[in-house]
Amino acid sequence: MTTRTRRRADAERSIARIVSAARELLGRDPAATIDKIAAAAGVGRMTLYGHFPKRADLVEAALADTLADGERTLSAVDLTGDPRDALDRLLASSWGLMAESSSLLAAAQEVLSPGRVRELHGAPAARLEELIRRGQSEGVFRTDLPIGWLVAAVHYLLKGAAEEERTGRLDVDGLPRLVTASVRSLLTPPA
Amino acid sequence: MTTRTRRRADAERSIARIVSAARELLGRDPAATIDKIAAAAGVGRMTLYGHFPKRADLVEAALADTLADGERTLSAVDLTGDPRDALDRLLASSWGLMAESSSLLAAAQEVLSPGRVRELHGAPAARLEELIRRGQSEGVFRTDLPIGWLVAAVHYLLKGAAEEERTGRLDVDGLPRLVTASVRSLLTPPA
DNA sequence: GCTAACTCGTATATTCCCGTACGAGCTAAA
DNA sequence: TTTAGCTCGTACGGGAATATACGAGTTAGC
Repeated sequence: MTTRTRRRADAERSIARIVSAARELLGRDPAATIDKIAAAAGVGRMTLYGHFPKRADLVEAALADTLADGERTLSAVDLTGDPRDALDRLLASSWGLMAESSSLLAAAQEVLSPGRVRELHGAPAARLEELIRRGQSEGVFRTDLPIGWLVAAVHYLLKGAAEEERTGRLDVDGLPRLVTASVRSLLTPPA
Repeated sequence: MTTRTRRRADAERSIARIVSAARELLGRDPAATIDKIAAAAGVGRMTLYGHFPKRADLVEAALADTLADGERTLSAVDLTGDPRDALDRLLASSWGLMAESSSLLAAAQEVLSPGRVRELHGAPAARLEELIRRGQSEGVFRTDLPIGWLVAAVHYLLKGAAEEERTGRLDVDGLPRLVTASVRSLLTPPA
């Protein structure tokens, strides 16, 4: 029941290219126009409208596609063993995703209902929170700050680093290393 | 030579009210319209255009005014003594400013040249960097990460916390305390 | 009280974008 | 080869926002 009426192969290809272009452009500029996205996808504007009647439909599709990719990537990360090492691995894998999804998320928040965004975006945060919880119970992560704040703080550090890279403000070689080192400090119990 | 032709008192008052309203609205929504700003300031739209011909002029004036206020506040902070305590004081004072300027900064970045934004925004970052440097030389702050990254990381943590408060996502009592604790961890030399 | 400065409404031009309508031409799939 | 699905151009309408033009009324400051 996935396709009501069967879809032709060329339509599938068009949709894939449109979504890909939308991810790319919306990832850089939340206000990217339908025009530009269609042009970047190499299809006419009307073709795009044929598949995504409203702008919100396209934004949602792009976000869902990105997050599905993210889920696939993150679910492959080995979260067993020392929570600190597991966190490093998780952050390393999150790195590439964050660079794209931060701006895309902003686009989504302008167009989609808050509930819908939360629903789509909840999984990654939950995974991180779960890991932090385990680290806390094993005594290697701090417990003196609320878990919600810790998750948010990690998120903002990651997002900030992604922004630094995107704008090229920081001429730094190993930005991922800085993030992992910083997050580790952030989560380590204070002396 | 500040005023080419002398300005009347009522004009000064109008300008002050407009800038104040612009700071308020742009601080909440980077896309606030001229209309709404004029309405919030209690002046006609045409009066506003009389003083700020282009939208960019108004945004720049609002940003400059906010940062001037910030400079005044931050320059009053006692940065002597233990760098860690000085940092706490600096963050506490930065807290209120950041909540406003984060969204306003976003508005500015859409309208003003990157160089202009940087120029207006450089002072607070420099003050923080100076303090971190002193802490490093006294051995209480870490030196294993580049100073530029540390400054940026503090900035993003602060900004993130401000955003959490604005959206009310985190039902947390003492957000400032969380920020200072987190930043302290971030800057403490790792064991 | 005179004058320049200021306020501010209405109207209008412009620009940009979304979304719809119509229709001609192409192509995959049976 | 037929046909349903797909592509895509052009054109149009609507909305929102910026910015300009004109002009009448009001007020501060000398």
